[in-house]
This record gives sequence, structure tokens and C-alpha cells, in this order.
Amino acid sequence: MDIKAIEKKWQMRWEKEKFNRFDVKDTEKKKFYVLEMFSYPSGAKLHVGHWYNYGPADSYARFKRMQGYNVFQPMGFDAFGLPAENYAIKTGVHPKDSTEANIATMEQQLKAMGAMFDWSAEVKTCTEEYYKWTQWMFLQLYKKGLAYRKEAPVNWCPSCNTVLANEQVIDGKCERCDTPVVRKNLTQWFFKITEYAEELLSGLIDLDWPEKTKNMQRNWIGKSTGCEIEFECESGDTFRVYTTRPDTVFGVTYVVLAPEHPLALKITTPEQREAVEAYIDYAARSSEIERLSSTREKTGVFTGAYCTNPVNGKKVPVYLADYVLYSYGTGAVMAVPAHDERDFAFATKYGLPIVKVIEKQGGETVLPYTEDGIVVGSLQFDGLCGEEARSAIASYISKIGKGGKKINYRLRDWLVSRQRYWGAPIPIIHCEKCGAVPVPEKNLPVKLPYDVEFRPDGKSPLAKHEKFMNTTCPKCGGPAKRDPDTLDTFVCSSWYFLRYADPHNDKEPFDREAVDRLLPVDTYVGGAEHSCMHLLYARFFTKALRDMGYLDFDEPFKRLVHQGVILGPDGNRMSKSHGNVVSPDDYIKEYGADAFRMYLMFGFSYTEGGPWSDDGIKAISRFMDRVEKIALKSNEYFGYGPFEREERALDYARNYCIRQVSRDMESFSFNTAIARMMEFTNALYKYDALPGEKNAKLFKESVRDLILMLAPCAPHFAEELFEQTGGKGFVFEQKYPVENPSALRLAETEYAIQVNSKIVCKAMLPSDATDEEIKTAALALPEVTARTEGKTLKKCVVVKGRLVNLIVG
RNA sequence: GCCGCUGUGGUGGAAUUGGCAGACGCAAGGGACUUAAAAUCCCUCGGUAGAGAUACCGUGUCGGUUCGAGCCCGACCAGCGGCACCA
Repeated sequence: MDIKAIEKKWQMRWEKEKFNRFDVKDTEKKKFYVLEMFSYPSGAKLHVGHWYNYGPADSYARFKRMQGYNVFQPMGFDAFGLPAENYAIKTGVHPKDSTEANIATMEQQLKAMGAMFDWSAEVKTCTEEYYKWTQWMFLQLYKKGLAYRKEAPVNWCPSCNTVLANEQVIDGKCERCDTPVVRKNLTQWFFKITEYAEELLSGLIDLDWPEKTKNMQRNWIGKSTGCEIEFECESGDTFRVYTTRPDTVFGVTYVVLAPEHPLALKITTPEQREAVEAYIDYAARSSEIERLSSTREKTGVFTGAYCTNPVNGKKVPVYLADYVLYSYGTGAVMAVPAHDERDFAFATKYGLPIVKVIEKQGGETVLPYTEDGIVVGSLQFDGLCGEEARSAIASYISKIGKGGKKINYRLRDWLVSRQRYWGAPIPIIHCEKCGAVPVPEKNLPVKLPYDVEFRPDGKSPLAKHEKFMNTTCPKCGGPAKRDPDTLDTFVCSSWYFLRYADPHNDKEPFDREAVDRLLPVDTYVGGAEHSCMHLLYARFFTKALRDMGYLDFDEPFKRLVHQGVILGPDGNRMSKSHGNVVSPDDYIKEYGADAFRMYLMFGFSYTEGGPWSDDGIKAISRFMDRVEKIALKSNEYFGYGPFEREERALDYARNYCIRQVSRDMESFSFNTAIARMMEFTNALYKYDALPGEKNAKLFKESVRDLILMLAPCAPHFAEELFEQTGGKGFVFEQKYPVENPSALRLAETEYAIQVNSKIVCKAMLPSDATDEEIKTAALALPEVTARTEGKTLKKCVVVKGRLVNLIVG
């Protein structure tokens, strides 16, 4: 078979018949939306990882189509982002030009793959037609009170005079010039994702997602139930701490504020001022990663101030320490060194008292003791335990008006401002008189200018562009400036799956009816690295849009599947710096797109991935040859043969294959699906090699079923074989084979016979035998009698269709 | 440091979810065809002992539950991934 020729032939026919398009007019078939995470057009070429994501997922989509669904499978590009801008800084090639060129190459390669993408719905996030609506999304969130501004730190390189992404900070230093990075506060836009924390958490229950991913999201959201407690300083200033262990509040020997806490300097005594300022400065210089490292020694400083524990009136010192994070809880903690590891370490280092208030039940209490136990030394609460104690103390705190129960989330609001060029401009105008004013929707998009200086020199590229920056205030008409920042690219990817439903609409982001017809996504396939960010943001957008009345479903992705990662042959992640990048191109040239795709499906466990190796790609080629040979041979079969033992065996093999392959395809177990088809092919060869007259009808039908089952995995190849064996129309218009249960019912089933849990022999027993009959038959076997002679049967375990275990003694 | 996942032949990976470990392949060895090679076809292929039927051992390690454990429980080791010192 001339692989190149048939790939071209069928791709052209599919194209001509608009075969890959979702059929909007077909309302009879059930819709099925299969989505793969769209690609980032970074390097110039499609790599093995793209293939591994898109090839098998396309086979799944084709499988669903043959099962009778009206399948929608779009493709697009997540085209804004940092790499294109970095590339521009390095080479001078404009991000728009390099991105467009990369997209053009990738489109060609994706088409050559022969996947069933509906290119009429293609979406590119860097086009005006798209980012107009990304900006519109921003405005809706703003209107709804879900977008707001506040100060937040950025990584700042004082030498390059530029903001760095976390990725660009290597060991606390700028990746370009090795200058230590400092943190600098800027006023930036946030989305209030925390407003949806509870629903994002509870909504996970019903999703058909990997448990692992759901758990990661749960941990990311990080709900905890605790208590806020108010402490008052001698100065009269008050602050609250958050704790999950109110049962230990009588054991507080000091409290700690985060170095960024607004009260930190205010309460500091003159004697301590110098030390405190130095410490705050020190904390600001250490990177977040350093600060969060647990192997790092605890550091802190005494403010000189004291505050009062509201439950017992004790005065305790106030410290600053960077193990307390300003962004979590209240930015202040009560320290109970007897019952917390970190507090214990800190107290030991700084010579602070340690007061035991929890006693281990039925054992010696070794400090720090962090488990639940019996409360001691806590007045009226003595003797209470665990949850009971926490609840009682929290109620008491609430009663005395010093705080009370509080639910906290680890989840933080989503910072969306980026001091970058290659992104969607934030549609806000800053007016000295009116403040931050949203750009009127009719003026969207706020166009990203082409002629900018994107080399870093202290100001973000848009801020230097006079024509872009200077505008008039939509409210008062006075002179005003645009927001110089662009949106995080995760904003673009938080709604693209909605735009696919109505990609060319220039009146609204999507038509409600179009979205209702297609959404939610039935199966979403993509890498596990997006477990927390992208998948959470997309869920947030969906819920926010629902609450604004634009959607009426709660979750965007019903089912989620993560493909594994294909590593380099050396077992490391593929990267240019490792020099272990494998290009699919040579393989495709030699073996063809179908064989390469099938090898990816067969050689790896889809959700696991693994190091690349091409051992076995030849085997797929051989398998296809074998299928081709036997298929063409079926053309030579004529007449009516018998339907006896051999025919029943073939019919069994055929139906067994149909059953298993259907299950395996549904569960993304592509490697076993192909293994079953190999077995079936072997069975066809075995039958063909038999002497005597053959049953042509059975053989031809079997070959046809094999071709149909193979079609999703090797689409061009199967089309060609289907045609060459007399098939009419496209193979993908055929119905996927359905098993015939009666062919799978055999008169006898093989049982493993065990005596005292050891297999002694195998036996064919009637499939419809009762447990008692099976037991009797097993006991009569010579291999069994030899081992049971003179012993009594103590127990007999029968597992229907599998084994008998006779326990004798 | 915490959390999560993974650990099965020389190798990629199967195992009906507690029921015959190693499906289907690759590699290797032997053979057939061939002047020869390639291709193709057939056989062997976890380990040890044995000519052999067969016996014993075997799913990272050690224990446990069970008639029965790759799968469940406990402890440990190794590798990978994520990260929140979350109070």
C-alpha cells in the first residue's frame, strides 16, 4: 500500500465532503463534544507530545462517531504568551509574526495527522476577533464585582528594570543577568475566584475526573474549619489570628505576625525599631520559594510589644517571623509551642516558654504533641477532647465577642495583570478624575498595537506606546491613560471551549443556542500539569458566566482524561537543553501517520506515558500488513461453507474482540484494544490456514468487523481497505460493530481446580452448572481424588466461571 | 519537609478490580524457505532443579488479613510528580 498516496487521497475526500465538520442540522443524533487542550504555538514543529495527546484522543472521537454520535472535535491555538515575547527580545522577530508562522506550520502538521478536527471552528486567542471577547469577559466580571484592583508583589529585576515571571527567577536571581531579584508592590487586577471556593470544592464530587486530579484541586482550594481570635496590644491596637486548634488557646506563649502585617511597624517599640526594620527588609528580599522551604531555619524578631490572650488575660510577646504568610488566614498566628512543630522549633530557638495544655490519652505526652487529646490547664474546658473542645472554646470566644468559628480557604484570588506586551490588553482606562473606568463594550477590542518596543528597559512595552496609552475618559471626556498591562493567558484559555461553539460571531462571544447545543464538553483530554490552574479557572469562568445568565450549566468538563508524558529516550523530560527531543517527522515519513499513531496507542499505557523508544513501531507496520493481506484474501472467498467447530471458534473470537475493544476504547485503554485486534487477526489467519471448505459469509463479515474496529486507530488505512474489500461510502459512516452475546455463550467453561488453594489441574465444566454440580465434578477428578483420599472436605469455594477451591484436612 | 502517584520477566506493558501472574508485542535463541541477505512462516523464551512429566520459588522489602493477595491493611525502601511552613 502506498501510504503517502492513501493519506492524501482520503484526507482530500474527507475535506471535500466536509466530513470532519460537526453537523449542526442533524438533531437526531446525540451530540458528543470531544476536546483536547489546544496547543501553544511555541517551537516551530509538532512534537511527539502533541501527537500523543491528539492522535489517540482523535481515535476516541472517531470511535464515538461510529457509535452513532454527532461528534464535535475542534482545534485551536493558545497563541498569546511569554515565550513568543522572549523570542522577540532575543531575535527581534515580532511576536505576532513568529506566532502566525508557527501556527501555519502546526496547522499543516495537524492536518497531515489525519485527525477529525473541525477546522471551520478554529480559534486563535491572539486574533482581534477572539481577544475582543476576552476583554468583554473581563468587563462582565468587573461589572459583577468579580474583578478588582489591589497591591501585590511582583518579581523585580533591578538591573533589567523589569518584572520577571517565576519561571525567569533562577535561585532568587534573574535568569538573564544573575542580579538578585527583589519583590516590588504594584497595583494589579485580580479575579475574585475565592467567591466560588465552596462551589468549586463541592462541585468536584459529581465529576467524572481522575480522583487524583480532584484531590489536587481540593488541596489547592484548601478548606479548613477553625477559629478567629482577637488579641489586643497594650497600645490598644487589635488584630486577629486564625487557628484550627482553638483547643490549645490556653497554651499560647507568644503570637507571630507576618512581616508584611500592617501593624508590624506600628506596634514596634523604639528600642526594637532598628531590628524590626532590618527583619522586614530581609523578609522582603527572600523569595517566596525560600520562605516556604521547611528545611530553612526559622527566623524572627521581637517587636517589643505585648498583647493579651482573651481567654486567660495573660500577656504574651508579639514577634514577626517569615514562617507566617500574610496571604493566608489573617496573616497572624497564635503560637502554641507545646502542640505545634514550627512553634516548638521557634520557641526553642528564641527561649520562649512552652506550656502544655493537651494530654495524650492513655500514654505519655511527648512535646511537641500535635494530635488530639484531653484539654488540661484550661479552666472550665479541662477534660474535653478534640472536636468537642474546639467547638466549646470557639463558642466561648464568640460569646465574649473576641472572634469565633471561621472557615478559611487556601485558595487566593487570581492575579490577572501581566506587565507584558504579547497578551490581551486590559480594557480599562485610568482617569485622574473618574479613576478606573471600563472601556465601553462598543469600543472593543482595545487593539494591541503592532509597533512597540518590547525590549525590556524598565517600563512595560505598552506603557511606552504614546498613541496607545493616551486616550480620553469615556465618562468625563477628559484626557486619560489606558491600563498598560495585559491579561494572563489563562484568561484566554478559560473560555475558549465556549467560543468553539460559535467561533465567528461578531455580535457576542457566543450564541446561547449554539452553546446549549454543544456544551458541556463530554470528554476533555489534556496534561495533568493543568490540574490546578487552567482547570480551576475554566470552572470558575463557567460558574461566573452562569450566574450572569449567559450559561445554564455548572461544570464545563464532564469527563476528564490525562494523557501521560512521553519522556526522552534517556528518561528525562524532552527539552532542547537535554538534547533528547524526538521528532515524529521521520517516523511518519517511513511508516505513515496511521502506523505512528497506532504505535503511540499500543506501546504505552495512555495515562502513564514513559520514555520514548521506537522498539515495536515495526511490529505495528507488520500488523497492518497482516491485516491488509488477510482482508484482501477475503475477496477470494466464495460459496457457503459449514458452520461447525472452527467457525464457532472464529465467531467467538470476533465477538470477543468486539466486546473487549469497545470497552477498551471507551476507557482509553488503547494498548489492550489493539492487542485484542491482533489476537483476532491471528484467529483469522488460523481459520484461513485450515484445510477444506470455508464459510465465506462468516469470514467476510469478520474481516469487515476488523476493518471497522481498526478504523478509529488507523483512519486512512481502514478507509482504503474498506474500499478495496467492496465497502461503499466512508468507513466512518458505518456503524461500529456490536457484539452478538449468543456467540459468546459457550457450552463449557474452563475452571482452575484448587486443592488447599493450590492449582492441581484445569477442567472444562458445563457453563450452566450449579455450584453443587461444579463441586461434585471437581471432587471426582483424578488429580483431586489423589490429594483428598482419606481426608475430609472442610470447605469448598466456587467462583462461577473461574475456579473451585477445595479445602481438605 | 508535606502530599500524591508508581514499583510486575532482558524490555514496553496485561491481569475481568480479591480468583489460573506475565495477555499482546519487542528483543533474544533455534528452525524452514533462499546461492545469500532481507522479508515471511514455525518453535522456545520468569528463575532454580530435572533428559522428562513435574516440583519448588517468584509482582520493591518485611509483616498482617483471607480458602485465596500484584490488587486490601501496617511499616519500610526506591523513583517520579506537585507544593501550601496553611497555623
